[in-house]
Amino acid sequence: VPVTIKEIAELANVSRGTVDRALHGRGGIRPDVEKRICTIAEQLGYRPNTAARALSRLRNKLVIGLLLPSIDNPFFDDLILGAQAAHKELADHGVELIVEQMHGFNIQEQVERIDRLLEKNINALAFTPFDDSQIIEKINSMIESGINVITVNSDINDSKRTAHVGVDFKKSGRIAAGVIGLINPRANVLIVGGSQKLLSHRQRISGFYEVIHSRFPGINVCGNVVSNDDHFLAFDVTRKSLYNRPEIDMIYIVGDGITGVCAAVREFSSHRIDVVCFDDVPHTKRLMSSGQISATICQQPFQQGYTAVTHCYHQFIGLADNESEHILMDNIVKIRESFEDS
Amino acid sequence: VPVTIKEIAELANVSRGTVDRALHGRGGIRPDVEKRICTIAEQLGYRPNTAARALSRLRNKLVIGLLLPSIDNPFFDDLILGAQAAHKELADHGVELIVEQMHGFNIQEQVERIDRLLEKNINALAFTPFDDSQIIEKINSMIESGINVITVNSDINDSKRTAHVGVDFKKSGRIAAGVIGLINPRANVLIVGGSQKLLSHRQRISGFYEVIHSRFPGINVCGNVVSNDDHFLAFDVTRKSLYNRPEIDMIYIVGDGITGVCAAVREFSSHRIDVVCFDDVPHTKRLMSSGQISATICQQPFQQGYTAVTHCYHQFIGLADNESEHILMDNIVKIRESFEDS
DNA sequence: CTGAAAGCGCTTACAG
DNA sequence: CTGAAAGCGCTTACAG
Repeated sequence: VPVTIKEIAELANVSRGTVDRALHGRGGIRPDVEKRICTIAEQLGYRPNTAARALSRLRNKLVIGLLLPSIDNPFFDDLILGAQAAHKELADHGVELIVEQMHGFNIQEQVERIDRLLEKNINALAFTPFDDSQIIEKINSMIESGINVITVNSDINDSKRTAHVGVDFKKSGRIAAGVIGLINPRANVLIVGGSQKLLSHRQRISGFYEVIHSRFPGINVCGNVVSNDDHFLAFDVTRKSLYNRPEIDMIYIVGDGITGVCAAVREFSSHRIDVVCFDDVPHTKRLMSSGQISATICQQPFQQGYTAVTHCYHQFIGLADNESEHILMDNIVKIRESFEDS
Repeated sequence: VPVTIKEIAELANVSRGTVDRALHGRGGIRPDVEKRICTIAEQLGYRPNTAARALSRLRNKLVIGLLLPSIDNPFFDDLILGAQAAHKELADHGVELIVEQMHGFNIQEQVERIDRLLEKNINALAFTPFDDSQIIEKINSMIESGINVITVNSDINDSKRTAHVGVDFKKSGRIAAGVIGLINPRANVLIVGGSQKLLSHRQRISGFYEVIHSRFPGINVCGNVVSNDDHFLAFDVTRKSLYNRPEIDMIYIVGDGITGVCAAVREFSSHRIDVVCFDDVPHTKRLMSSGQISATICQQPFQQGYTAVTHCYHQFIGLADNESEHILMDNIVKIRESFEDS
């Protein structure tokens, strides 16, 4: 039988209000009383009832801000859907969600967007931080003023953000290498990188090399170019590579530019070339179902959005299961048949 | 702003109790009043607050029985863990979970186990039904007496069970074929079937053939044997097949017996043989990390257990999102690197 | 620094 | 057939 605040209050000879104050460190309470109450609660293994708390919290809501560089980036569509799904489930529990979208990577703009969310009185921020000291400072000052901050999809070092929801990008790269090795352990691989500046892209490449070196000595990397996540540039560099190195029979695409790569393969290659890439935005799905992409490694964006919101809520109601601050989704390998109904 | 029972009561000029009775068809209410209330609720888009309902329900619990043929079958371990995780989250909402385990496939025993759960006053049953008319009758009689029944992992036709949580096994087979075709589009495949009696195993094979026929004309099925889900029998039939058909370079394992197949491959084959199978019980994981299995198609048992419990709860509180009665998990392709931390 | 009380929205005996 | 009231467990103004 679960313990309630009422029982603790009786045992400690205080009122329920006082127990609440002690348990949540709301202050304005004699230290010895606080200690006594906490001890009793601990001994009894007190776990606050989430339903009751939610109901009570209906009067002052938890407002979560979600800030994403999602404009013109369909990857985030599913992430937003996931966040909205979580919000829908938690609306009954007094949770509000404000989604703020921006375009691309501009530090100054990101700071401004955060300020805009702060004006709307958010109690928690989930966002995809750009790797810059200004952002770190911003995070820390929010934490100081009692606003919870978690990072989504990308993390940032040395800040006081309380948790990160994302994926292990190095593992993504390792799995990509495993898939490539399975398809052809003697592949001649062209690597089409995205942006050198993105940690996630660098990790996908280092994870790839780890596995290639340790497990697939027959694989030969015969080109390493960069698309800057641009489809036309990707087309161009792929075309040139295919011309210069006709032995290429496998392309590993690390970032965006997938349609460009596939177009170049269609037009300039005479033999079968396997393509392995990341994520499954609509464009990618189409290229999978036409057989132009052999496999894609997905990072469960829907789950990321869903988890970001629910985790903020769990932290808010003090229910975060002491899980590590790194909450990582699995990397999911998908092939053509994964997208087909049977 | 969400509508509450109180507002509906005021608009309908009745008490909150009456609104509750009308909305949940508890009877003992004048039909015209009931209709009036329901109309108002609909117009206002009333959605009951789950937190309040959960809190109130704390006094009379929802007891869910989970019955599985899980003894000596490690596949169900994760499913049970998932169910328990859901139960833990919902304990605060007045949900109780009773797990009843049995060994293998005996219809009479399954009926008895159900009766045992009924004696414990379950309000809902989630179970893996055996395909038999006795079971269908049992299900229907439970539904008649107001006990919700859903099927987990296997479904059963023509019964009144309200939902099925599982996976699309035909799609599993299609994906397996896709993986095999990716590894080697000219493979000489030995199919090691599990049990002919299990619909799931038959579907995995028919899905496989669909894709092989339509997409991989170069693949040659050169053997089709059955393990009866027994490791020793699997060892034996594999050994014989490898002896008779030395060209075999790919094995598709549909059911259990995986360790037997791999042992036979280790001992009796001189060349590389790729193995593709289903699920990731500990034995399978070990064979993956030693490279003896190339890929496995997983059906997310943890999610199945988790979803079974939460779905019973959602149905109980009338929140089941009108989702189809078929709640299917994705088939997840896993390779060696999927199981390694980076 | 602490207590008594109201309130979150829903459900359920208990009267009538 | 219907209403008034108590209760689920937690939080929070309001007094003192």
